[in-house]
Amino acid sequence: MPEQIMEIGLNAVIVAIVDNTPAILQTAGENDALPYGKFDPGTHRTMEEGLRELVEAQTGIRPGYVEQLYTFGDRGRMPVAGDKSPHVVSVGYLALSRFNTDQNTEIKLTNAKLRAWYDFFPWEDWRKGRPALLDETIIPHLLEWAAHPARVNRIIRGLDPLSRIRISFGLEESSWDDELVLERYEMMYAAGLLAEAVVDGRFTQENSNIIPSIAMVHDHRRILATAIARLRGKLKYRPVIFELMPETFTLFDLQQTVESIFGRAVHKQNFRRLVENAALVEPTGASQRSTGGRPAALFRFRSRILKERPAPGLKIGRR
Amino acid sequence: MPEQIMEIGLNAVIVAIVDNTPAILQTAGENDALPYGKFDPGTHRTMEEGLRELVEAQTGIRPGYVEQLYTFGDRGRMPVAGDKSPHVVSVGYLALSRFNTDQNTEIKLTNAKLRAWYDFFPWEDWRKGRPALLDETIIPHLLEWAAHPARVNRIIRGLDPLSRIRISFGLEESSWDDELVLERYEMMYAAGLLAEAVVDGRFTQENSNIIPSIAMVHDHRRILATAIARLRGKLKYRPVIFELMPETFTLFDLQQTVESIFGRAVHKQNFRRLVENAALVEPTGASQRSTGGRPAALFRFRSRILKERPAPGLKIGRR
DNA sequence: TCAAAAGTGTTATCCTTACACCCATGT
DNA sequence: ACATGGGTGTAAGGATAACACTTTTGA
Repeated sequence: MPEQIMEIGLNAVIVAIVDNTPAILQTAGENDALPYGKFDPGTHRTMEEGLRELVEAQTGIRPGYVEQLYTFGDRGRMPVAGDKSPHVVSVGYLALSRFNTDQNTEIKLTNAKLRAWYDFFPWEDWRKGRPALLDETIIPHLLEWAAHPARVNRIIRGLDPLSRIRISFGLEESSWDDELVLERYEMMYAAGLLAEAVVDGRFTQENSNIIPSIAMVHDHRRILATAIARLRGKLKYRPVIFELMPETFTLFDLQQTVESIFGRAVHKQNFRRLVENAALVEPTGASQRSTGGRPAALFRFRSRILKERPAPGLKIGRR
Repeated sequence: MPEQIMEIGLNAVIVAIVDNTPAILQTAGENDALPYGKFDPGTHRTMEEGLRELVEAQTGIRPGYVEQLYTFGDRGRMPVAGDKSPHVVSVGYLALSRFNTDQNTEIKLTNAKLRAWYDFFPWEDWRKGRPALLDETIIPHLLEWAAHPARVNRIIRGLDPLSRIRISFGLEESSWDDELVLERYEMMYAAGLLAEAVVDGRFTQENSNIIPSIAMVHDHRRILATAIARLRGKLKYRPVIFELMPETFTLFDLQQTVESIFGRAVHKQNFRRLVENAALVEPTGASQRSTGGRPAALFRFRSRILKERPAPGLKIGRR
């Protein structure tokens, strides 16, 4: 049997903060897709280099921080056309871009568009309280699905579906863990609550209960879920948040950016203290006359912290 | 220009505890290498499936826990023969294997050998105190290297070499961070303290100062460093330690396994308490008449914890 | 009897969490 | 005046870290 042709793809989740909500850059066009390109070791010395170039070519954006996420290689992740199509193993990357500059820089989006990431994951945004979607549709459907063992056939290793649902959606003791984005996505996919499950042929229009949210091509929404989870985790021990901030900012700006990523409110007074005595920021001396309120002191990232401590993160508490 | 042929490789870091020290499985033979195989999407539905089969075929071991680490794709990571050799992008995996069974099962190592992981990283084992190697050779050589800016040419993004050394080797305020295994490896590689740097042609025998330790082929030791770092990090929020333990064990056994992975001693009394009131284990009722000492109660992993909490880890303290 | 490991109890300290309250500005 | 966000103080609670001490076995 002849071997299949292999191809290494690169996928980029490029995050920027727009209007106090995280957004991703997408290639312009009909369907929602992540910027994608082939990795050619002839042109690029490293995959990260290839990724950076691809992002700039496709979106006009030069990302600052770039990090490899995961490599997606399952057969059938791109179920197209004839069998002769090459098998694509895709390496997902997370890239952070400073977008919310004060300088009113018109972003030249060569060939890209922006989309708020909670359009794809409305159940992940708890900033205005627990999303009604959860109790109205998602959780009932999940429980109904888990109650029919016949449908639950794909889960081999690990926990039973009901326990998974309980853990990932925080059913008891109200413990919603903001890092379990991927687990929640996968449960919903398995239960046929996402349009991708219909496209993939795992469900039909009839026996699925699609939750309103934007789907993406192939497994791109899965890659996005991985990116959100990784970013939420990373912020707790690395100061990558500043890759998304302008040069100077108020503590409230910073708080709102953090809240937008975690998708939940944090305690104002304690947040300020935690940030300040973590020595992550320093005052610039200037202050900003804000919209309705006392002027706020402006701060900048104290980048020297990187030379001082190995894991300076944002210890954010609840509420 | 014709495109290069691509190939997806799978590399496995298979960890088992042997004689209270973590060891990895290697393919038998002259040089030290990780089990390696090609990923063929025709045969295997997922990469993890391919990895599991490859591990079993090459070592006779069926790993329990398997996790993807990182994908290594830099050009020149396998600098061999003519230019027509295919470019290999390699996906590294971490696999944990229950090896230290009481049942005296003779492990049939089909085609593999075992090697303690601190043979490759002697400076990472602090169980008997701070390794003399560090102050005698490693740190002096690193500082000497960093003092010559002419040699320091490859680091583009990020911190200056001296700060990197200070952070990753915990020079001031005695803060050795046990998770920075990869950072330390990379600093030593960059400074020409590892045999790999000579093989790769970055240094000659003369201007290098090789630190005694076992080298591996290609970038395999780098993959191993990634695995150690990941495992040390993971243990803090996931109970994967039990994938390395026999069915029942004493708390001291558990402590020694934890210590062997972190490469440092932990505080005995507090460790017991932390483990017990994290509800990670339950007594079996039986006890073990130990070697010279009071018999210890035997425990087993309370696997129900997985159904109860999202991130049950080992909160181990210092010392 | 002594060494070695098991196991318990207690306290000081730090960090998180929560609550209360005052300050400065625009409308 | 009052709404809005900026900013400070402090006390309760919980978790960690450190220390002291008793118990049970084998040699």
